[in-house]
Amino acid sequence: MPELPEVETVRSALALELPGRRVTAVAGRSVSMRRPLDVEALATILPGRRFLQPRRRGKFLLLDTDPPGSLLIHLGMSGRLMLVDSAAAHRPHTHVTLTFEGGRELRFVDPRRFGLMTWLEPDAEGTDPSLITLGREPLDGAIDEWLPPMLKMRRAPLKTLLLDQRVVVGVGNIYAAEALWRAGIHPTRQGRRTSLGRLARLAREVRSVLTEAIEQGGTTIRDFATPDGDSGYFAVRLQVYGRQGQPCKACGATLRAKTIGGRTTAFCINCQT
DNA sequence: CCAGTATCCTGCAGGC
DNA sequence: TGCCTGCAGGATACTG
Repeated sequence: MPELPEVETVRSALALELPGRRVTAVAGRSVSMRRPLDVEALATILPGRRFLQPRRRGKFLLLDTDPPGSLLIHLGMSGRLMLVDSAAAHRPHTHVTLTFEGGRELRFVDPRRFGLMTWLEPDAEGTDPSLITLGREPLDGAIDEWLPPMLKMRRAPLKTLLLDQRVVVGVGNIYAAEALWRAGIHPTRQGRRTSLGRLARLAREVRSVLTEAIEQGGTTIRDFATPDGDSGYFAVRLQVYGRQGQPCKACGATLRAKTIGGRTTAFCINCQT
C-alpha cells in the first residue's frame, strides 16, 4: 500500500505526537509476517522507553527510543499505524498495540501481513538484512546525476528498475508508472537502451512526483490513512496509474496496461516511447 | 551477477 | 444470493 510519500506522511504525523511519549504496555499476538512478529520480545523491551523523533529510510519507519534502540516498521501492502485514544474502536487485524502514559495508543494493523515490526538494537541498523541492501534516497542529493548511470548499466525494463529498492528506495507501483508517463518513456524500455538525457529526465520526474505527492499527504486508493485517520489527496492527480482503458490526459489515446515484473503497469502507447 | 517468476496473506469487485 | 477468480500501494527466495 504505501510508497515513500505515504510513509513520509505517516512519519511526519507521528513526529507531531510521538516524541517524548513513554510506553507503559505492549499487547498483541505473535503472528507470521514478513518476519515473525514477536510481541513477547517487544513487551519485554519497550515498556519504560520514550520515543524520540521518528525517521524514515525508503519505505521503512525507524522509531528511535531512549534508551537507545529503534522500532523498525514496514507497512507492506496493507499496513497501517493508528494513533488513537484507548477507547477508540478496535479494528480487525490489529497485531500490536503500544499503550502510552495518558491513555493514547499506537496500533499496528495489517490484514495481509506483508508488513514488519521488529526491534533493532542500537548497533543493528547497519547490519539489518532489510536495510543494508537499500539504495539511495530519491530526495537526497542530485538524483539526475547519480540515478541515470545506474540505470544505463542495466538491461531490465526501467519500470522494474524503479521498483528495485537496491537501485533507488521508496518508489512503488504507483509512482513508477507516474514518473515514466511524465518522462514520456515506455515502461518496458531497457535501461541501457535509453539515452542518459532521457534517464536524467526520468530521474527528475521521480523526484517531482514524489515531492508533489508528499505535499498532498500521499495517495489514498483504498484505505491509506495517516495515524490520525486522514486520507491523502494525491489520487486526484494520478495521470496513468489504474487508468487503463481511459483516455491519456495528454493525447487522448486509450491507456493500455501490461504486466511488467509481475506488476500491472498502465501507460500511453502514444506518449511513452 | 542478472533477469524473471512464485510466494507469502486477506479483502473485495466482478462474472456467472 | 453465493461461489469462484483475479487482483491489490511489497519484498524476497527461488530458478535458469
